Amino acid sequence: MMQRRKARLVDVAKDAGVSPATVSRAMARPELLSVETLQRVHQSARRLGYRPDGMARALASGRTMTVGAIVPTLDSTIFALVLQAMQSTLTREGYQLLVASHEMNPAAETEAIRTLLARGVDGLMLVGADRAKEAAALLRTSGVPVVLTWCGNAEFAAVTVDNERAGELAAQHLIDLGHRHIGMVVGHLPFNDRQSGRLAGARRALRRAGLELPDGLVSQQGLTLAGGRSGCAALLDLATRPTAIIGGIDLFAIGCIQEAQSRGVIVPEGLSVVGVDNIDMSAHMIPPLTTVHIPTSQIGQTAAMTIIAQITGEVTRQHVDLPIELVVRRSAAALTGPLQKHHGSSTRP
Amino acid sequence: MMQRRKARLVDVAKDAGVSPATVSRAMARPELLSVETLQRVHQSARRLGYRPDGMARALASGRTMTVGAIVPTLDSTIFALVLQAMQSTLTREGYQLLVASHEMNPAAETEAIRTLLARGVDGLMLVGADRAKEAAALLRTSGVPVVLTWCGNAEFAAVTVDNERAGELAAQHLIDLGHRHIGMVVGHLPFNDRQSGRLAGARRALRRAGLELPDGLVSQQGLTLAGGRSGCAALLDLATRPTAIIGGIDLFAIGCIQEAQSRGVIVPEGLSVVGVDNIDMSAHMIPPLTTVHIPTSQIGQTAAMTIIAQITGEVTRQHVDLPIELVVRRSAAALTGPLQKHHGSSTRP
DNA sequence: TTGTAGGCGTTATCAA
DNA sequence: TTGATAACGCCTACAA
Repeated sequence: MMQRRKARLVDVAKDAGVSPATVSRAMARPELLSVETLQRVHQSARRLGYRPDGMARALASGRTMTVGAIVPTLDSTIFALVLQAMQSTLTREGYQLLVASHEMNPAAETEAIRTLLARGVDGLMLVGADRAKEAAALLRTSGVPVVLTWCGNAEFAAVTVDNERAGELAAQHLIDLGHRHIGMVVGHLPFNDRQSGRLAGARRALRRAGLELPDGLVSQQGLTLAGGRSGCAALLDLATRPTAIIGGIDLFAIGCIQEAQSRGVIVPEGLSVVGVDNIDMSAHMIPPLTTVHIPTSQIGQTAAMTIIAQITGEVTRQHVDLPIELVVRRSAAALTGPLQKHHGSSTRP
Repeated sequence: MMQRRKARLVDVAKDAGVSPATVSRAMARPELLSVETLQRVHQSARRLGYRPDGMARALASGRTMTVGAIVPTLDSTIFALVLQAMQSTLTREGYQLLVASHEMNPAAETEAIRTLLARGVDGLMLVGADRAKEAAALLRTSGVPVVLTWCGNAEFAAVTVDNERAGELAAQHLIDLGHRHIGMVVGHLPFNDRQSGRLAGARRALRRAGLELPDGLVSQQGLTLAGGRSGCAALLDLATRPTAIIGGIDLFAIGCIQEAQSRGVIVPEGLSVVGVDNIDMSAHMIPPLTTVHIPTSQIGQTAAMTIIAQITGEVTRQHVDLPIELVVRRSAAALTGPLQKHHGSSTRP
């Protein structure tokens, strides 16, 4: 019995003695058919091993049941986690995830947007609000639902987090501990509004306390552990080195702890470190990392739900801002020793 | 100037005064056209803002320029890295990456395969060779190029790594250092041939040395840092605790180091630890982790290239096995102290 | 080198 | 509740 390469809709229709339209309905909206025909169709379908063709379905319906996600890089705990969360939420609703990364290159991101749009994604998730003008134009004219994450703007739906406040919380914590000379390791600022925001927030807190965070105390690094280490190294090699360092991401903060320890500098006694993200590793560091918790999985989950809501027309341009909070652990401590004396430690026994 | 919602092939053809076929060729095989017509077509295309419709193209050509990848989870340095490598290789060749994860659930993997196949992926990357019978049948009959990673079998193309040897290298290193009582933290064994292989390899090395790795010294854990810690905790709480622990993945080994340190056990003096993977974090641990290097990115890159080669019909069922090697750092040391005395330490001054 | 025309497998709009 | 039939937008022999 040499059957046709692949059973099609018409084959099932013929076999079941109904019209193609009926078979189509049987698959998509079974409630419109009589129980009897429905059964007959299902039987034929099963017997012929029928599998609807996604491409044909996409062409005819205009929907691909696919959502695109373009992240800076897949090689990052943060983005991997957000994609994982999106993926599981989307799967539950019958959607698939198409991923692309741009490695911090705006042109590559624009190209990825163009490609995914051409592939007919039903929705698109992007990181941040800072991108090429052309990219924004593409999105606008395409009309596909878009959701921005971490940072947003008025033009699109967004699932955000207050990055400035994150930087502020980290800095304020150190200020409260008596630190007056604080450094920061951040990612490369251009085309990264998340890192820019965190830096701005830290500066705000310092300024409010009458302090400052000069460029000399800010080290821009690639978003890797090695970046964190070399950022820390640069700061510790300064003539008057900071007593505390903020990592723009936890990975930086962890790198700082490691660099300090490998130099024999004890954390937090010799150097306080605070991060932003609260990745899994942070809680397990020795000492455990004090950090600002960013609800990464929730961003992914909410982004997925927001996109689906837009696709199904339930809402448009929804904005949701997720709460963040400082998680105090043991990598930052009150300033002690010589420096502290200038700030009143002598007034306490 | 209210133009049609979306420029189509025929619109460009009309505008350029050529046939649709010519426009199609201009996009896909420009070398077949005269320079003159080619320019005219490109001009019209640009002016109308023409973007080929991926779905229509897929339906007509039978190709989607999309490769699927189904991994256990996205939330893992390892799989994120492999996907990143695949993604960049595929992008370079004009393909996109469709990802899915199954969270260690065979049924979910089967479902993902079914879905991606229905979506018309041109190729499929899978992790390991251990899966539901039904899944294998789906793959076989679908006829789409498949590439297995880490572990392979004779039925499909594969990019592998010798997991048994990895376990063997780790164990042998500890044996060479004088350890006689070795424990291991591994992932849940069912449906995970990578972990099973590493455990089997470790056992092989021990057996060869006249030692053994009883089930009581093997702790199965979820593939997280916390898993590594609790696995280590379980092993350290044993009546006669091991002097060394092998982590089935680096994350476990790192968790072991952290758990040991948090109990005041010095690594490597009080406990030697060896991992398998060589993730980024490992080199930065204090002490840096001795581990077996698995060329993760290369697996991804090679898998992508293997799939493309199969799609373009260059080869079939290619098998490539990537080399691995022990990276000696400082988390494992020669056995000293009381236990060592039974094995001849007293013969040296 | 270019044009003609018949699919590709569904969905969706009307009728019946 | 079901059926006919025209899209959907492009590809690709085959013909010219």
